[in-house]
Amino acid sequence: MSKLALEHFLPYRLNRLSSAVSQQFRAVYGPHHDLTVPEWRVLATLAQFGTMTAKAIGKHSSMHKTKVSRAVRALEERRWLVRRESEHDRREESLSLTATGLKAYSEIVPRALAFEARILAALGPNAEPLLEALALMEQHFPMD
Amino acid sequence: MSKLALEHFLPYRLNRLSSAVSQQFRAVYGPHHDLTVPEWRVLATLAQFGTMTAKAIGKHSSMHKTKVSRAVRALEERRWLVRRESEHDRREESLSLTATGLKAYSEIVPRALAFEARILAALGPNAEPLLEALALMEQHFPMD
DNA sequence: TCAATATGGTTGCTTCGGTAACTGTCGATT
DNA sequence: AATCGACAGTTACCGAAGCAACCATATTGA
Repeated sequence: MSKLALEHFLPYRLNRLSSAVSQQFRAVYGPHHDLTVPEWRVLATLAQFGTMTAKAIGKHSSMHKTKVSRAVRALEERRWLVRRESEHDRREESLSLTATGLKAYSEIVPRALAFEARILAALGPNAEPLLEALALMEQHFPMD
Repeated sequence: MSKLALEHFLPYRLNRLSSAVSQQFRAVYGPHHDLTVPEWRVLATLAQFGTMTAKAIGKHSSMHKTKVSRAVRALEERRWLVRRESEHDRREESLSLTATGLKAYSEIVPRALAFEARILAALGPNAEPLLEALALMEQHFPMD
């Protein structure tokens, strides 16, 4: 009978690693701003591209529209984000960060990059192939 | 001001990949047995080690004790698992798979291994370094 | 011996996330 | 112009997961 060792099984290992990294990453912005992951993604996406719609945010950050909707509301209540009704199409809204939101973002980013750099440094020469493998798998798994 | 591209950010990419793989993996056992991930982990762990306690399962499969507790109950209701009170210590219970449970396991394993092999094959020469990097990161992130 | 503390496991509470249903608006076909 | 299907975004509902409190049993030490 075939045998399978869970601790060496790829899906399990990926899941484990991803949770651990996410959890550690929360410590990067958590203590200062207490964001959820979806809120962080919306913040990062808006900072990256400027004004855009909720739909576009969801597409870029791989989030379900309800997740986006809730994160947008949370950021709005925090006054980090404003909604503006789109002129061409009144179904969608143009979202953008406030000065406060941008400020918070600018405080988080260096810490986030440092966190990432710390991980990559720990991988040493394996970093490059890991990124390569990630890209391959991303392309191999249709994620939308 | 420093910039960060979400789609290249390591925690985001890991999370995305892990979800995609997990979701695809559900298709491996889903249609036939409709297990949840915690149930699958309990099944795999018990098949791997034979009789053991809930606590030991949780430790080996990195699951919170409530997750284990609920998965155990689900498998028990499915008659894939039986509880037996431990003799030495009546707080803990000895868990083991039934013949039905083992049979289901033996049907799933080859499909699971094939699934994993398919992924690794897609990575080609990057597979080995990926596994290496995974091991490094696992060791770098204390996960308990 | 029995009180205090620790431990295995379960459960109530709350939060989060996805599905599906809904609202309001747009565009196309008529 | 009126209707019908598509579409952006929200929300009610349900299942899943973690925290904390809890129960029963075990262990330690006075």
